[in-house]
Amino acid sequence: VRSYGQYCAVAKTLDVIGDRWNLLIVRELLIRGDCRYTDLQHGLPGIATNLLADRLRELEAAGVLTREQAPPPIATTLFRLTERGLALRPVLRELLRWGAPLMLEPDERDAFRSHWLGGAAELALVDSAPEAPALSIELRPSGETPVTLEVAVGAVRTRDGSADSPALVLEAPPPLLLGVLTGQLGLDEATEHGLLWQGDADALARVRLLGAVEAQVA
Amino acid sequence: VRSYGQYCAVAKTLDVIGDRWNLLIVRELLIRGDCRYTDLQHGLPGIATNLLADRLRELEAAGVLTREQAPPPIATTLFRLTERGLALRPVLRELLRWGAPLMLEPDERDAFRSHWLGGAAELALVDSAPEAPALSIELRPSGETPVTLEVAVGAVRTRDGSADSPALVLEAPPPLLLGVLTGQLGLDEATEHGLLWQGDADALARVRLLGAVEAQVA
DNA sequence: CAGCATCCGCTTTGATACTG
DNA sequence: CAGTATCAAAGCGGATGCTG
Repeated sequence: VRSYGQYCAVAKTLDVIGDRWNLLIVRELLIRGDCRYTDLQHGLPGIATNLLADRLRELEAAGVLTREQAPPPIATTLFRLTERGLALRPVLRELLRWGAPLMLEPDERDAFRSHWLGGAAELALVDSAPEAPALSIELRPSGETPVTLEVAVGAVRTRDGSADSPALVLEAPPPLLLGVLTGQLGLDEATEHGLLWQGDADALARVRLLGAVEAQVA
Repeated sequence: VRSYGQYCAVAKTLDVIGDRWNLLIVRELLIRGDCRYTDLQHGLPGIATNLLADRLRELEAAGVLTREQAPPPIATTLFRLTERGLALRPVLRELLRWGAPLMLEPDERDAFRSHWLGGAAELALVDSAPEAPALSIELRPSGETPVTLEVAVGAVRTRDGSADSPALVLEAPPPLLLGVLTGQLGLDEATEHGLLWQGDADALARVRLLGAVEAQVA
């Protein structure tokens, strides 16, 4: 909450979203859409409940999110990003890109949630063949719930849960799935390390890392 | 220093550069290039000296910056961003873009440094006529040292101090300078609010906000 | 003077327990 | 489900002192 007191746009941004947990709360809402309090708690393992409540108030006051009364029959409050909050997507994308190399040395003690993988795919991958028919890839991180990539019209969207008729199903520990999706690891190589797959291996060619294009602009 | 303990690239990034002051230290080194300890202190008003020392060690350990012994006759240690540290530029740029609207309501008590303005220009402005001859614009934030924008070959670079033969000199309080540079404020309008200028008003047309191009890619 | 280290008071965080 | 209450530990900001 404490301001840096600097007339600089970066410092002003950090005044709002620089506090601990704030950007991860935005991450959750960006990936999952509207969330209940307990959804956020589940997606933010390690946060203290009083901190979550505090941060939600702060972010609401800053105009990053709103608190909505869901209509019956749900009868619960939902937290939703505002337009201003959604505008943080490019920030999250660049943080993700910078942190990608840090994922190569996984720590066994780290928590993991399937939708983090889905969100990363949505932020960092594009459909390399926008004209081709839509297809789904189902990811099964070992010991976690499955998540589905829907590849269509140039983009990659994700959804929790299994796919109806996936072109490809991949099952492996998260780091292995990441390696395959980013193209750093071939399907054969990953299989040797314990990845299980089923379906059309060519479906992987449909996803491509967002990067080369951006580098030109920047 | 405390890790979020989440196997997520965003969280991993914040483990490294999410601590208070860390990104502002990177900002200083990105804008100004290699810095001495005291240069950093000057560019980070409000930081406690022990915190600066701590953060520099952390960032060094994380591979974001290095500590170099400058050759004689300087004989001081310089802090320099590594390749990995320089790769944070897109992160800073997106933080800057998100925070730009927050600059519209300035707080009189905020600290200000001329090079913050220069750095913002370098991150957010481009040369709209790459083929045209190079030119300089000198900015004089009221009560602060001048900073020079060098507009050439498609880009905007900045340098501390006055220009040799500036095409345009602008003198005004920082918010007014920002308004003029971003195009939100016309030169006439800004003049009514107290801006002083001298030289070729058309030079302003050479700088354009980076934004439209990016939006297409994203 | 540049580059810290130490100490101290205050705030923020984290863990747990409890409640409408 | 959606928080509040409590308390110990860690982090932060400010002042000062030390060392080449």
